[in-house]
Amino acid sequence: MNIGDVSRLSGLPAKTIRYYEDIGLVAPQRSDNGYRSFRDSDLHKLTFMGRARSLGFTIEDCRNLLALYDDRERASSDVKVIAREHLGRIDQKLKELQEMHETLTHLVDECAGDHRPDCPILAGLSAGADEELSAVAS
Amino acid sequence: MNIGDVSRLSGLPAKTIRYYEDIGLVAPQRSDNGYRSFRDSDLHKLTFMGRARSLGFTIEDCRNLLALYDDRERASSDVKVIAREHLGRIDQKLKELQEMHETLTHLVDECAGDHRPDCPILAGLSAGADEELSAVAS
DNA sequence: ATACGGGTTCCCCTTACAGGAAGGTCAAGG
DNA sequence: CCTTGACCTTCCTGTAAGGGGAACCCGTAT
Repeated sequence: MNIGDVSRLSGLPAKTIRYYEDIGLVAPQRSDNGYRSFRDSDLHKLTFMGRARSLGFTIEDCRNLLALYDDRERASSDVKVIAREHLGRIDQKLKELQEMHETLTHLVDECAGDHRPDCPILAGLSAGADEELSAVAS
Repeated sequence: MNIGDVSRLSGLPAKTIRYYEDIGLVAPQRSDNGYRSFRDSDLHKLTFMGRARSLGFTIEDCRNLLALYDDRERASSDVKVIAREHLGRIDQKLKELQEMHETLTHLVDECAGDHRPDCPILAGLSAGADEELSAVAS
């Protein structure tokens, strides 16, 4: 298979696939004309990468997962550790986003959004600066 | 105020403040010794930046918000538009993260996490590759 | 002969800073 | 007077994960 084929089958852009070769995640053969020649196992890895990346695993996570994937002797607990760590990061990010969402929703709801210049959003964003200054001055 | 003072008061690292000057978000004076000399209005802007960034606004969003902040004539609707666009992006990101969370939770729950090599997580991540290959072959 | 649809390498661009080197400044202490 | 240490300065490099595009081969169909 040429890069276009694996690109279509894996759903990854060709650029991404070349990049993954660059950083040593896949090592396709080369044809006589210099084209990359991918085997089924390469396609497997790339598809795996696509899924793991879409779940938000970093490249380094993926590298570790791929190594475990290749290792028929590894314990499933090794994989579970990586996955749970990642789940923890997702939880954290979710919490942050939910807070942002809440705060911003409040601000937006309070803003009239008309032609007048009064805007609780800007007021909310700038709140605190004066207090901090006077606290230092006192 | 020197950079260390505004850093402490705004909560932003000095590096970040210098960066914000680089890209034209603040324009502090200079003392005779070459040190940056910040006025209260600079501190206000930087504090504003800190809050807006912590809510996930991009630098470009912040640049626009700062311009609106400085413009006593702007309509609050201008601000509301930016905020609502950002809220939409947050919603989107939340949805994605929740999906990731769900999928990964399923996979982790199904994994025994013991010494045996069978791992539903890896199986789940690699699912699909074979089907796609055979679909092409047929 | 040429057009076109692959493929290749190479280099710069992105976001929003962080880290660190090399060196100037300022106030306090010996 | 010298040093020490905390600040400050600029400049350069690096990050994650590729994207965009130039300049150039390859193979086939017209």
